[in-house]
Amino acid sequence: MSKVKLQDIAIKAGVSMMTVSRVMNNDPKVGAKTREKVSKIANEMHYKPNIAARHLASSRSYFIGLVCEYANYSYVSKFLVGALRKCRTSGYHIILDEATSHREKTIATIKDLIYVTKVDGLILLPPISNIPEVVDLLVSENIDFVRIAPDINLTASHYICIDDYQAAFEVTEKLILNGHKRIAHIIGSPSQGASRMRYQGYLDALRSNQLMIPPEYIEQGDFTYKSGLDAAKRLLELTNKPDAIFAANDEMAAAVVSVAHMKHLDVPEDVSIVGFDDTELATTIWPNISTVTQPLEEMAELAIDILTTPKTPSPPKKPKMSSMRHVLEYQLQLRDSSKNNVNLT
Amino acid sequence: MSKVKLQDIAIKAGVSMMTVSRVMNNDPKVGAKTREKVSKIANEMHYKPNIAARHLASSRSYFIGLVCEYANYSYVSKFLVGALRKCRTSGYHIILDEATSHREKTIATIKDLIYVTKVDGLILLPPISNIPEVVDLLVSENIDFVRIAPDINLTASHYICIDDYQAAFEVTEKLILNGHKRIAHIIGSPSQGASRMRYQGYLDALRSNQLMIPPEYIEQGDFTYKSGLDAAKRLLELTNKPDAIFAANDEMAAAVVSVAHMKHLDVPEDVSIVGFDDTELATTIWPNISTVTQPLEEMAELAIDILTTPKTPSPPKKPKMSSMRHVLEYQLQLRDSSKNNVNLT
DNA sequence: CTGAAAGCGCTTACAG
DNA sequence: CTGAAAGCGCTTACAG
Repeated sequence: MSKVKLQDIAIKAGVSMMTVSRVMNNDPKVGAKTREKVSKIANEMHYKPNIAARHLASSRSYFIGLVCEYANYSYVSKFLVGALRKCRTSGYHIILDEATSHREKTIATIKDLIYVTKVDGLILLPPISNIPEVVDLLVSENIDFVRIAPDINLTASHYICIDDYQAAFEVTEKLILNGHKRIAHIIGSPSQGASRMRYQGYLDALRSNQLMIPPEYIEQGDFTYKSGLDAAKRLLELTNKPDAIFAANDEMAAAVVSVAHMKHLDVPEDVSIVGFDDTELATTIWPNISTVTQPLEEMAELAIDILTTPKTPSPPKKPKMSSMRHVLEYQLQLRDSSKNNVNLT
Repeated sequence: MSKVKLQDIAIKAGVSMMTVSRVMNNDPKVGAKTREKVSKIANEMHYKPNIAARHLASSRSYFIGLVCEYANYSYVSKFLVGALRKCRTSGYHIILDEATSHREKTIATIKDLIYVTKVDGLILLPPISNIPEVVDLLVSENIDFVRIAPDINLTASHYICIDDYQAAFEVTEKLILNGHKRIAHIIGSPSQGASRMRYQGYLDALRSNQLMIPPEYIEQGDFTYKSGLDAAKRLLELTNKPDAIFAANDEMAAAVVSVAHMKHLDVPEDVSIVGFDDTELATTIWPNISTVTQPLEEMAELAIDILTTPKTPSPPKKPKMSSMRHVLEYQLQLRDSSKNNVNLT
C-alpha cells in the first residue's frame, strides 16, 4: 500500500511538509543532515509523490506528448524505444498519440494534449513536424516542442535531424564507386522534408559524377511498402532497367527486394538495392538491406532531454538562438543488398 | 488560450460549479434546460477539464498503462494502434511503458505506474502477462488490469486471447491437406503460453493424421528473427529436410524465408512456410507469409473497453465471474509462402 | 536553511 | 434536480 503522503513523512521526520518536498525535488538548500534523515524515512515508507497533486500545484505535468502519424511504423517504434528508455531515468512519462490524416483531427489531438493532459512538452515526428497550423498553435500557446526532421518554419522550435542530403549523396556516390551507372531513386512522401533532401543528394551525386539517367528512373513513392512495390514494378519492367535502386526508406527498399525476387532477379548481382533509416526491417529480410543508419533512439533521447531540462526563465518572446538545430551523425551501413566491390567495410 | 475553468462557466451560466461539473460528466440528474445552456457556454468558451485536478479530486486518472517488453515489436505496434484509436473516442490516454528483462525493474515500472501515475487500469502484453509477481501485486493492490494471452493464474484478471491451440491445429492440418508430410515447427518463447498452445496444436494435428516426424523437426525459438534464423538454418541443413515449416510467429517465419532464399530454395515449391500473428511483416516480405490473423487491434479495443467501463461497485474480494475470459476469432490467412493446392481461398 | 499559509481546479458527500 | 463546504496532495511565494 502506498497511501503514504508528504505529510506522513513530515510528521515522522519531525519537519515541515515543505522540507520533505524540497528533499524530494533535490532542492540544494536543505541541510545535509535533514536531507539524509528525510530521504531515509521516505525510502523506508516507500513514499511516491502523487503526480496529479504535483501537477495541479505546480506548472509541470511530468508528461511528454509524442505525436506520430501511424504508430504501426518501424520508424516510430525505433524512436519510441529511445524515448521510453530516457523517460525511465527522468521521472517523465510518454503519452503517445496518433494524428492521422485529417488535419483538423490532428489539431484537435494536439489541443487535447496541451489543454487537457497539459504535457510539459511535445515531440512531433514527421510528417506532423511539418504541419504549419500545428507549429503556429504551439508557438502561440508558448508550448515547448521538439520536431524531428522538419522542413518548414525552422526557427520555431528545437529540431533534430541528420544530414539527409549528405547521406543520400554518399549513398549514391558509393553506388557509383561500386560501378553502378544506372541508378534509380524512389522518392519518399512529399509531405516530408527528408524526401526532398534525399532526392536532392541523389541528384547532385549523379551530377557531380557526370552521370545522366533517364527520367523514368525517378519514381515518386510515399514511404509505404505498397508505394515501393508499385514503383519497383515500373522500374524493373523498363527495357533499360536500372542496375541499382536507391529507395528513400527501408520499407520501400524492402518492396524493391520483393519485386526483384518476384522477377527472379538476383540481388545484388542484377540489381543493387539501398534503403534509408536502418529500421528493424532492414535486417529482417533477405538479403539484409544496405541503408543509412539514422540514430533514432539517440534522437529520441535528445528530444526528451531538451524538453525536460529546465530553461533559464526568460520572457517567452525572446529571440531564439540558433542552437535549436541538432544535427546528429548518420552512418552508411553496407549490407548484402548492394554490391560492395570497393571498400568492403 | 484555454485557461477557462469550471468556475468561469459556472459564473457565466449563473449556476454552481457542481452543476457544470455534472454536465461535463454527463450526470443524468441535471435539468435538460440547464444542461443545454451549460453545454453551450462550455463549448463557446472552449472549456477543457483539467485532468490533474479531476484526478486529484476523484479516484480516476483517465490514464491506462500499457506494459510491453519491447516497444520495437510489430506485435506491440499493431496492438498500440487499436488501443490509441479506442482512446481517442473515450477521453483516456495511454501511458506506454517498457518492462525489459529484469524482473525487479519490471515490478518497479509497474509500481511507478500504479503509485505515481495512478493509472485507472493496466494492460499487460505477453510475456509480462505471465509474471506471477506482477499479477500478485496488481491483485493485492486491487488494480484493474487486463492481460493479453496469459498462461498463469487465469482467474486473477480479465484476459483476452485467441484459441492458439485450435489455430495451430488448423494451420498444421491445412499443410497436411496440401500434401505436406514433413512438417517442422519452430516453437515460440518459453515464457509465453501461446508458444505452448501453438506447439500442442501442431503436435496434435500431426498425431490425428498419423504423421510421425523426427525429433529434429522441433526447434526451440524465442519469437525473435534471430532465433528463427538459427532454427531455420538447422532445419534446412538436415539431410531429410522438412517440406514445410510452421513458425510460431511471423518474425521467425520471415527468418525461415530468408534462410530458404540464402540456400536457393524455392518458397513454397521446396518448402512451405507459415507464420502466426499477421503483423505488418507478413505482407512486407516476399513471398507474403501465410499466417494466422490475430485481431490485435480489436483485442486492444476490448481491453480499453473493459478497463474504462465503470464497474458496478462491489466489494473487492468478491468471487470473479467466469466471463473474464475473452476469446476472439482468428483467421487463417493463406498467402504465397505456402502451397495451397486445396482450397485456394 | 526552514516553515505556515494559501491555493492549484476539480469532485465527493452531504443537504435541501 | 441543484448547491455550499470541504478536501484531494502537493507547490508557490512569502517570511524569518
